[in-house]
Amino acid sequence: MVQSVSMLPQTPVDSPTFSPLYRQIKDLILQALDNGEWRPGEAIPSEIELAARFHVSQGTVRKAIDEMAADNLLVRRQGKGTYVASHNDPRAFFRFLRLTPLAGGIEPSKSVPLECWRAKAGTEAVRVLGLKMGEPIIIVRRLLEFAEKPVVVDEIYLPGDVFPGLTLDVLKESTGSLYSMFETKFGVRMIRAEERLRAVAADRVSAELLNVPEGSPLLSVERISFTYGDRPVEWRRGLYSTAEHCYLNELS
Amino acid sequence: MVQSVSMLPQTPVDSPTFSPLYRQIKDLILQALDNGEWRPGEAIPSEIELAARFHVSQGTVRKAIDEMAADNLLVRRQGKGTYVASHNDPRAFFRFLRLTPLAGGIEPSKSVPLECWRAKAGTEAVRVLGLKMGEPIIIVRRLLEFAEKPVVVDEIYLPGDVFPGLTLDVLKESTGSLYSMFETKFGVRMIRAEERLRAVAADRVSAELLNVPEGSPLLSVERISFTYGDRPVEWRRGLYSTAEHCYLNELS
DNA sequence: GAGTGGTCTAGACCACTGC
DNA sequence: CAGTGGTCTAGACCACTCG
Repeated sequence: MVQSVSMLPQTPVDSPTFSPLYRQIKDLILQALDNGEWRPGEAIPSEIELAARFHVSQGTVRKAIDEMAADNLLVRRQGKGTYVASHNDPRAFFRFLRLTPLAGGIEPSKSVPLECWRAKAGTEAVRVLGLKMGEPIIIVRRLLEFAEKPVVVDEIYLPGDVFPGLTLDVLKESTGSLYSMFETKFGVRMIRAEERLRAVAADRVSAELLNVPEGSPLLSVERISFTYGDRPVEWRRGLYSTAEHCYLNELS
Repeated sequence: MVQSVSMLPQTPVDSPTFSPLYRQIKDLILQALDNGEWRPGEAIPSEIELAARFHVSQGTVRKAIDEMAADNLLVRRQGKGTYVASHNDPRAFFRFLRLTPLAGGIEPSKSVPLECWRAKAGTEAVRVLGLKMGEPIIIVRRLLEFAEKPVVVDEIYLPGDVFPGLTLDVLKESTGSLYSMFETKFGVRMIRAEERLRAVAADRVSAELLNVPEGSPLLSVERISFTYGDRPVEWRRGLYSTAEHCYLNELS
């Protein structure tokens, strides 16, 4: 078998950069995902079908899918098929939220939208979200409650073009996680994020919302989230009250 | 080929819990690593040799090694061999230290040991390090500097039995990372850690050491580190000054 | 050139799911 | 039962490293 799939209709390119076949297959599947060929939660074709489609062996497709499953892009289910990972999946709810009660256990959480307005991208949004100056952005402020108590205040910046029709009402109506809603209502799937953590003193407004004294230490979490193709589509800054919760991180 | 390697000298057990062959091989290799059959930085036998040793195909050994490489336990080097991962490897230096300058770039860092004394395990050490009440522990206090400026104060708790002969002098003499030294001098390799982050107010002592006002917000990072077999061998609490640095985390 | 890991294939069989 | 992913094997060839 040739070291290139350039003869396939999907990639008529004769790339000068060589990569193993399974990686080319991975890119093709990735592209199909990006194009929305299969929606989150749906099954993708079986390994045998994909092998036929791309004219490679099942083993090669398998290796491509293995990597994508490791990247949390796909989910394998033995005996059933391979599915597009979704934030609607209960197991993915806390994938991006590392907050956990100090006293162990699991607490019911709730997102409380406070405000939602539109603005024009300033230098910050331009830099982080890769927009052009003055492009429309949406700003959301919301509270995250654990066990009925406020623990996080978030300020979320979104590219307006990507989330048309997002309003406070839409936010209030939606249940489940924000990313789950983004996926269902706007077809935007977050697959990766970078977080920058610092300790800061609570300003007056945040202190009131979180029910802590002004000036008390809060965990500041800035997050940039990316969709397919490493395109940034969300910037958010959260202030976490770590009186009764902590940010849990696994290093390996 | 049979679904069990129970006939091998290494595992004369006829376990009732079934696991795929490659996972049994993985466990055997893990066990060999734990036993110190190959030291960090050394090459392990080639895939073909291991296949012969365990009476399985090269592909099965490959899959076991693949997983261990993904776990950062082994490092593959094409054309050379597979090596036991080591904290002496420059690429691993910052594996457990997520601190990075706000202004980007890389700064030279230095560990400054302050104190080192012995004590008996209290309830905390017993719980976290799995010791028995009163067993010897070692406590280290040290400062971490970036670009000649203090950024982190650490208090580190170690099981005394595991680090015999660890003194302030030993700490002062050693260059490189602490984990690198643990590996070289005590044969203890950290392979995984859990961190719990919170925001706290600077106490007087820490504030002085970090050169910040008392009461200013600091990032508190509690870490439990594990060696082979998920045995906890270090508990540390660090206070990070996040005035000019932040804790960077990748979510995926 | 010999030895290593890396890729790709083809085929057999197992384990799980759901009709 | 058919169809899916999961495991294991054997063999061919490639890419890289080093003497």
